[in-house]
Amino acid sequence: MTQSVPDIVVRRLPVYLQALLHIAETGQSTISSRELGKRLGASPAQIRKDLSYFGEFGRPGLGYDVGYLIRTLERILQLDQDWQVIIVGAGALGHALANYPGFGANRFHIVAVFDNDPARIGTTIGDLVIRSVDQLAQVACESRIDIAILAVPARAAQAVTDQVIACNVRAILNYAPITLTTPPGVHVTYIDPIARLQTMTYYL
Amino acid sequence: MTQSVPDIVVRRLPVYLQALLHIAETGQSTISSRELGKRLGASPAQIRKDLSYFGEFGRPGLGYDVGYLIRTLERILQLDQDWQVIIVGAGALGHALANYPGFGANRFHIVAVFDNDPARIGTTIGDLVIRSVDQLAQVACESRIDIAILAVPARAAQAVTDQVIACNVRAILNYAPITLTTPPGVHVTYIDPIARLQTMTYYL
DNA sequence: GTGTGTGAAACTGTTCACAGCT
DNA sequence: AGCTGTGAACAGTTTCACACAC
Repeated sequence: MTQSVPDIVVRRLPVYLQALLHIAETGQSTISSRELGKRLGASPAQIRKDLSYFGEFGRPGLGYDVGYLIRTLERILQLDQDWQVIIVGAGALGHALANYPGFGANRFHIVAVFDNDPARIGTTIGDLVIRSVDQLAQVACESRIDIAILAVPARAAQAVTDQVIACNVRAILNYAPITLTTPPGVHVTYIDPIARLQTMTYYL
Repeated sequence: MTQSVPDIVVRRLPVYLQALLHIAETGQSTISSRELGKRLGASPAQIRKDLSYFGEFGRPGLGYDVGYLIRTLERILQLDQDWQVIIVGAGALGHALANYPGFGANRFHIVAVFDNDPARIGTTIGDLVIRSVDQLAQVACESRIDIAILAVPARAAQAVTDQVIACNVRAILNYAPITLTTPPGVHVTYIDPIARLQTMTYYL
């Protein structure tokens, strides 16, 4: 049953979940691996195999119950609990992220935003007051922060990383175009549109 | 030599390039696969193998010439030419993208921004006037557009995709949290921070 | 009939280890 | 000595194909 799930499988589960939520909105209550795969551009076998790492959730002859599979995926991914998130960097990207309703809709709560620009410190984004990065250690260490989102320039990213790790943050979503050095046990995910475009140009 | 390069190798090349540009700034003129790998958290063998798909660029006993490798990677990825990019969706994310200097710094030129909100149409972002999506077909089909960046809500993403594909756009960077259906030959890359966070929570 | 779950097979990607070059 | 380039070995991932369940 559950034994060393490949990371690539875990990365696909949120995509399955997203599609299932759309399907649930249409009122469809059951879906086969073939139908879900067609929608996602994946093979039916891959979907069945991926899910089989976690248990048996389907009904032969019928497929998967959409609602049950949604709840199951949410439980597997630990999305049935709240997560505390901070954003470091309140430029255009930091603002867009802080205003993005998708986080709150998925139980990711932005609890603080930091910047080092005196002109921005003290201003607000919605309910949030932008704080000085000098306060990062105090604020973040005192409350349990699960995830840090880095929306700072590349030159500042490693220093911020070291600070949030010192505050026991073990997951970082990094928008700065630089590879971070982190100790084992810290999960870093990179989002870099330039790198993505540079991959696509290879094929054009 | 060059024969069916794995996609995953192509995805790593921009990361190598990014690191090499930082290294070049420090004045270092030569780097070994071991040193580059350490910086990126990759094995030396992987870097040598990846590069070997495209030719022989290193000097045994010395390593790689930083400047030469930069120019080589830029040529491989076709980054030695300009690319025309449009942004569809001028909300907070669309604004942040349109203002991001990283595109222009890498020869990706934002040539038009579209939205369907009358309150936004006609307003400007820097030099760019936000146009109606109704004009997308005219504007985009008349000039050669290489890449479309989608910063629209999920419910609008497929319709926009169909439109830009009709205008011969063959590369799409999609920020909407939905899997797009596209004909063969169209390259779609997804950026979805929620999906990334949902993967990290699995491990926390 | 349809459709899941899964071992086996096929395929893809990574690491090893060493010949050969500087 | 140090380091690349690469076939071979190894590890990981996907697909196949079929027993079994509805």
